[in-house]
Amino acid sequence: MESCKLKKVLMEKNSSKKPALRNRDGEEKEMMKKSSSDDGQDDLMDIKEVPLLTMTGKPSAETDNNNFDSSSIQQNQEEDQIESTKVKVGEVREENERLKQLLAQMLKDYQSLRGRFFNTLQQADSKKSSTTNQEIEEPEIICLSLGRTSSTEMKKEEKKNMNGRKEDEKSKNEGLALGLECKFEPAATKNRSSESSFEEKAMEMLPPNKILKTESLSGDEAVLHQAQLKKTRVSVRARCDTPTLNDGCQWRKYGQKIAKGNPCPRAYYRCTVSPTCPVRKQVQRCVQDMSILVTTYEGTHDHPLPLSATAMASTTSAAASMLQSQSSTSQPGLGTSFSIPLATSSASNLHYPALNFSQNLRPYQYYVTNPSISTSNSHPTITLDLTAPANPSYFNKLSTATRYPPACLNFSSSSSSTLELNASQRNSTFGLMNLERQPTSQEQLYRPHTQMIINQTQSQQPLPETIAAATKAIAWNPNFRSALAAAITTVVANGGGMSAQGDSSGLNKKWGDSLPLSTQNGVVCGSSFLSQSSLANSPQQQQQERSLPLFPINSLSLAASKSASGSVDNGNHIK
DNA sequence: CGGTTTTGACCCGCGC
DNA sequence: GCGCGGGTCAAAACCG
Repeated sequence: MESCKLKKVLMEKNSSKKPALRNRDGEEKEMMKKSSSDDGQDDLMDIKEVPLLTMTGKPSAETDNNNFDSSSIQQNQEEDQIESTKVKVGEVREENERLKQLLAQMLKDYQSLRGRFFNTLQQADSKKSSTTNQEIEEPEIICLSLGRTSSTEMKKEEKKNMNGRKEDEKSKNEGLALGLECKFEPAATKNRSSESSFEEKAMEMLPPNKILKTESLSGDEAVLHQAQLKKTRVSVRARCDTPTLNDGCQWRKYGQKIAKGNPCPRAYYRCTVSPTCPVRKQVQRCVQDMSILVTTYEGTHDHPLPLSATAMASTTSAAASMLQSQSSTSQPGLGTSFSIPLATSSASNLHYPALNFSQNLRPYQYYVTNPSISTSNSHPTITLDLTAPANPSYFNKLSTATRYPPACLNFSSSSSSTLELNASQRNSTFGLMNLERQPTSQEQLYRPHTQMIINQTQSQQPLPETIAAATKAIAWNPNFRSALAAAITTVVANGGGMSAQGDSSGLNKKWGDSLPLSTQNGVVCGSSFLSQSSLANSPQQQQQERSLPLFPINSLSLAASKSASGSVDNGNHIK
């Protein structure tokens, strides 16, 4: 904080000029340590004491030992210092006011977005309750839901099932009482693994009391839902030189396999933020282009996500929600697929820009390019492609790369119904989720907390036509809009959450300990608002990126080092 | 020494 | 029933 710096300057002045005040300076430093994690207001309060000390703490002995002239000169100098200090304090005060205004604006925006989102949920709820048909065909309904009945219930389930991880995960599956309103296919009734849908993430971070409850579902329905949810996957294609994408989460590799049709090994990771987290991810190089890394997420985190991880979570959540909503309109048993070109990206050599929080705080953009969705197999998968611009030539490439026919935008079952976008929509940027607005200088400083932080390119600016096209496209697809609202809500909650916990030490706690997240009104918030404190304490954690950054300015650039956040094989297998 | 990675073995679903 | 392939397990190796 700037105020902290100012405080240091003031204290240095005091300590050098007035030895008698050193003890008090020590107290001030202690106070500064304590308040380092507090918000700027507290800092400002501390600063207010500084000039008082300067004025009142002047030792009289100094003037007694000097003649009148030197004493008056020194007095003038000190008065000048006092004046300058007052000016600085005034500036800090003004800055504080600006921050307060910014805070208020962010709160207002957050409340507004949250209100909209919950209205959407309530509408979905009312529509669902108004129909006894299990197959909800209303595409407006975005059925985001929790994967657990509650955290306490989950813990009870876990306690009841301590006989190994399998048992544990099974119990959690059984605890799934909330599901997405979609029916993928009859095969979904299989009681298989424990993964639930990734699109539940958005709801994870919502206030529990606001969560749309689906208790009306019968037990069979719940089982059916969870069986469906666990199969939903979100695949992210991005050019990445590093073994894995740094998505802000902690992953542990548990397996590697050579998949058929791809000489590159597929690495299997599981989330280690929480020991019981069922989330898996698969990482594999694209066979056509080794520079492209395909990361597939599956499951729902059963723990609060660090701010840095919510970006990816929100991205995949929104995308998966779109998949879910589209799947809900399709007939069970019929494979569905559609592909949507999203934001135009000129990125040529991305290093997973989606999570590259640039240090210079450029406008953060949320680009999701060229997603394709396929539910033709047992794992409904949406692919978010961050590797190429949404142009016709790209579609040809994607078509061969994904084996899904993305060349036409259709929400089609494999047998019949087809809904296509027109050419202009197809070639336009569809899902640009650009939360950018022209920032003030202060907003630039704190933008990571206020905006979705997916940056496609380091310097890319959204084209006006891109924004317009995205707006049109979002308007066209209310499902995606709703899903996006969830993502935005999440991000705003994270960024706008007024929690000033700022306990960076929590970052370094092992999983199972409390994460550096705070909850306010049930909303999981990224803590340390306005905090830029360093994050990792131990060198090992720094090196392995175990610390989950509260404030991702210096923490989310892609690490080329072998890290717990995901190294595949360091080139031994990945060429 | 504790946590992570590696890697062969194993399990399970699916198609034939 | 059998084989294939995807996914997971778990012991050993590795690393800080």
